This record gives sequence, structure tokens and C-alpha cells, in this order.
Amino acid sequence: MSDDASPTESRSLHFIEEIVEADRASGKHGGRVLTRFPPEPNGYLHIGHAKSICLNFGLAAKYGGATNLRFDDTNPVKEDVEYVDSIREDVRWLGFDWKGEHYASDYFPFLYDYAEYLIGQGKAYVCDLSEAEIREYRGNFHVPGKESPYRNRRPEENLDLFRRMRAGEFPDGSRVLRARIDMASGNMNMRDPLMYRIRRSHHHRTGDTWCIYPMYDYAHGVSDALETITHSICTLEFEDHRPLYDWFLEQDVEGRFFQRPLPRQIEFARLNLTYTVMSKRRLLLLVQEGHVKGWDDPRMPTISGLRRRGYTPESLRAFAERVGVAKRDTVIDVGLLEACIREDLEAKAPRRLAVLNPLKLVITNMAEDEAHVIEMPNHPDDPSFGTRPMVLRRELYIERDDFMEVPARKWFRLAPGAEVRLRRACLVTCREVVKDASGAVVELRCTWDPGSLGGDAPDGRKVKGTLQWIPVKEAIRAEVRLYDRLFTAEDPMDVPEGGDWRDTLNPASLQGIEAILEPALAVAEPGSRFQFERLGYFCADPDGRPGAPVFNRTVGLKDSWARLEARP
RNA sequence: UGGGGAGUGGUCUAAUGGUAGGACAACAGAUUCUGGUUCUGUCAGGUGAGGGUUCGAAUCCUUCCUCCCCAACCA
Repeated sequence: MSDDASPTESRSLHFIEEIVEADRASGKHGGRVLTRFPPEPNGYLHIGHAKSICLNFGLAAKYGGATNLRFDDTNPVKEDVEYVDSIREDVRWLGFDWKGEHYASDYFPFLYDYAEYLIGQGKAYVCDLSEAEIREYRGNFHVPGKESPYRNRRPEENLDLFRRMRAGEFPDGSRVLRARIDMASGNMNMRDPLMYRIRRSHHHRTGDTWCIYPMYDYAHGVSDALETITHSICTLEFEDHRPLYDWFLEQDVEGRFFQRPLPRQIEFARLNLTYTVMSKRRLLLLVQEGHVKGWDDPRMPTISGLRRRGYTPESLRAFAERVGVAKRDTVIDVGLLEACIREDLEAKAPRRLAVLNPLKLVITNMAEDEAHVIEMPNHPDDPSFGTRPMVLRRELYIERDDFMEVPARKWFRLAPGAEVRLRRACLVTCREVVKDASGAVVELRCTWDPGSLGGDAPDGRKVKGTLQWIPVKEAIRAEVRLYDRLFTAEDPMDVPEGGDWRDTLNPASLQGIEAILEPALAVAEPGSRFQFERLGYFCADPDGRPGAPVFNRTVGLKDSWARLEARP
């Protein structure tokens, strides 16, 4: 099994890999591995799904198997093709190709036939109790359930009723089909769970063909078995459902319906992130209530949001690898996600210069019409990125934060009398600070050392600070969107009595500014990523137009100055 | 009449009876034309608690504690 692992670092297996290896060793499924990713098309995929996708596809790939994409579309009232399309796009964008594309709704005829079989076996019955009565009869954690008065209907009667349910003879909610298991089970899922409900609702694929729809617990295992899935991986909250999953498949005593060995359900812990909500329901509320601009708002933990923010598929896959696979409830520090994208972009992103908050700098000993063309490397450590020209002129913009009239301790940027380097251009010394009537600094008058053209001191003198700069004449203006965490609380759900998770929404999570960019950024293909030196990684947003780009800050650079400055 | 799971540095994760290791975070230093990157080092857990078995326990047994999930005609 050590095909790609070097002898020095053999990575240990997580518990699901161990199960798979044990199955392969024992010859179960003939060594075959077929997993599936089974989203319900009722919302957009988020980073928690990405973990599941990477697990399912990664596991199968590791063992020479494959993965199916299956839409778990058994509840027509919540589902829509819009979501199907986005899910397909997101899985593909993450870098995965599925073997079969299936829909639980494709199995409706089969599910119906198997249900008739179960009725014939006395394993399922039509129940006329109302929704409230069913709840009441189910009992609770401490008291066993009561058997429905319809539980002992004869199979022929059940069959007749079930066929009439399908034929549309009964109103919505009037009857259900139930599995006949054990009303006294300690596991609530086994107290005669519902298999079918009557629901006159238009289905995104089957239209109005059906007025009865199967429940998840019934449809899911059957779908897995039909596709001959070997390992059915889901999250922890379904642990209680496993006995039911197995029960539905094991009732096929005659072997008419499923091939053995049957698929096995395996549960792992879902992903949680600090400063993030992950449930589809809450993400939907964020969109509906306008706290964000849409499912793909760069502040959202959705795959489409992260993509728009500038995250790469590689970084998300690396993240999924690093968080691991286990069964304990965990909360991953969102900083780990940021570390993954920084690591990826450090190597991949071409460098550019930008100024977020401009301050004019005039080089007084440079002529008005003087222009020095400088070939700027696009990556400091990788010459294959090439270069692009920039023009050094008398009037420039620099970052306002790079000047301090009374320098702090250990400050080695610009200050009165201080000398700094303009990135790859030259050395300048601040000679004069120009202020407006209110006392605000509006311009810095500097002199440059012509011998330093290119950025190196002619006499080898050390200059600690290096600043980015933009020539006023060629500067372009663009909207730049800076993001902060969407929530101010590490756990947005942890609110005091009477509070709401929305109370912890960060009002300053989006800051749109007009920034100054170097001319090479005038046309940026949406989705293209750059490092704006000293500022962070940025990604061109689809809102941008040629000549008027819009950039999202994906993540800032590590900033040890800010850390130093923040210290008491 | 309750059932099902889980506890290892700040956060994750490994160790499958034999030196508690790795990543992220943090801290310190070196290098650096990005206070970035890179490199080096430091930090920190006797593994939820007690008891037991054993030459030896995170690992096996036992009692307890804590946390999570389950009572939709959702998935």
C-alpha cells in the first residue's frame, strides 16, 4: 500500500481507511471501493461539504475505486434545479470527477416496488393516524411507544391502501406507510419509522408523476445498495440511523432486490469552524435577511463564496487533509484555513503593487518629465513568473500607514528625516511634511539618491524599510473589498439567554474602499489572483469591468509589525 | 425505558501493551529589496478522574465525570 508514500514518511491511516483496508484484506466486495457524495439539492455546498467530498473522493481514489454523485431529492418542497447545478459546479471546481450521476428520484419506481414487497412480507403497513397522533404514539426517551391501531392490518389491505395512496385517492397527510419494527425500541428511529408520505408537490425531476414520496431513511440505504456502494460515509448525527439503514436492506430475505455484501454506513465528525455558522438553514437566513449579498458572498463559508473570495481548490483540499477524519466533535480554528490559502498562494500568486490608503510623495530632486522604467519581477523567488515594467516618477503614491510623524519604537518605515527604499526602485529620504489647514498630512517631500536606482544603495548602506509605490501619472483606481470575519464571536451560537446568533454578526465584516493600483492591474480576469505586496492576497471579482476592476482581499499577509504594535 | 457516540498541548491529529510524535497557533533568533517567504530553535499535554491488570498502560479491565446526537409526514 506504499505506492506514493516515501519510506521516511508513511502517513498513518484514519479510522475509515482502516475499515476499507480491512475490507479489502478480507476480500469483502472483492476489494472494490465505491463511495458516494449524496447532497440534498436544497442549498449551496459549504466547506463542511468540501470535507466530505474530499473524504469520499479521496478515499475511493486512494484505493483505486470511484465515487458517485447522488442527489438525495426525496423532498420536493425544498429542492430545486438551481441547487443541482451549483453542486455539480462546486464538486467539479474542487477537482473531482464522479463516476455515476444519480438521483434518489431515479429510484422512485424501485423504492415503490420494494415497499410493496415489504408490505407483502408484513414488514410495512399503512397507518391512518394523524401527524400529531403519530408523535403521541411514538412516546419519548423515557416511555415506550404505543402500537398504532392500524399496525396489524392484513397485507392485502395494506397493499390496496398503499396503491390507492399512490393513485392519489387520499389527501395529503391523511395516511403514511410505516416500517413495522419495534415501538418499544430505545432507538426512536426504530419505532415504526415512516417510509412514505402523501405530498402533492411538483418535483424538480419527476414533475407530478408521484404524489407519495419516500423518506430519507428508507431511500438512502436502498439507493446505496442499488448503486452497489461499498462504504456509505455520513456524519455523526446519523449513528442512530444505522440500525434502520441496515434493517431496510436486510428485509430482502429472498435476495430479489439487492446484491450482497450490502453497503456499510460509517459516520465521521462534521466540520465546525471558529467564527462561522455552517448549517444550511442559517446560511439561508443570512442570505434571505440580507446580512450578506448572496450565497457566493465572499464572507460566506460556501464553496462558491470561498471561490469568489479567492480560495483555490488546492488550498481547500489541503485543508480537508489537515483537519483529519475522526469521530470527536471538534471546532477547527479558521486560522488553519487561512494558513492553507496563504501557503498555496505564496507560491502561485504573481506580485503586484497597490496602495489602499494613498499619501502623495514628491521627489523634489527629480524633474517633472523624468521617467525611469523599472522591470519588476512578478515573483521574488521564481523567475519563470517574468517581469512587468513600472515607471518611477517625481510624483508617487505610498501607503499612508507607512508614514509616522513621530515614529514608534522599532519603526523602520517612513518618518521625517528617515530613509526608506521604494520597492525595486530607489532610496528616498523624507525632507518635509506638508499639512493642510486642519493639520492632516497631505504630502511628503522627499529627495532620492539617483545612485540607488534599481533599489540598491550605492555604498551598501542598510535601509530596513521597503515600501510599495505607484506613480501618480499611471495610477489606476479600483474598488477593493476588505473582509473581516462575519461573526465577532468565536462560537456565534454561544449567546447569552434571550440572545440570538445574529447578535454576533460583525457590522464591519465588509469594507469597500477605492484603492490605487499599478497599471498592470487595469485588466484582471475575474478569478485571477495576486499578491499585493505587503497587503495580502487579492482576487479579481466578477463585478469588475475591463478598466474598472474590483478586487476581494482573500487573506492578509502575516503581519508581525501589527502584532508587535498591538502588544501592551 | 431510554438509546447512540466522544474525551491526547491553545486548536486539530498520531501513537493499535514498549521513548507521547506531527501540523496550525504562539515565542525567540538568522536570512531577506515584502515587518512576507525561508531556515533554526523554544514553548507547552504524563493522555477527563480514580482504582485495577502488567516489568511496562493513552492503549486492556473497572467505577465515575464531562460533552455531543436522537422524540420532522427534514436530510
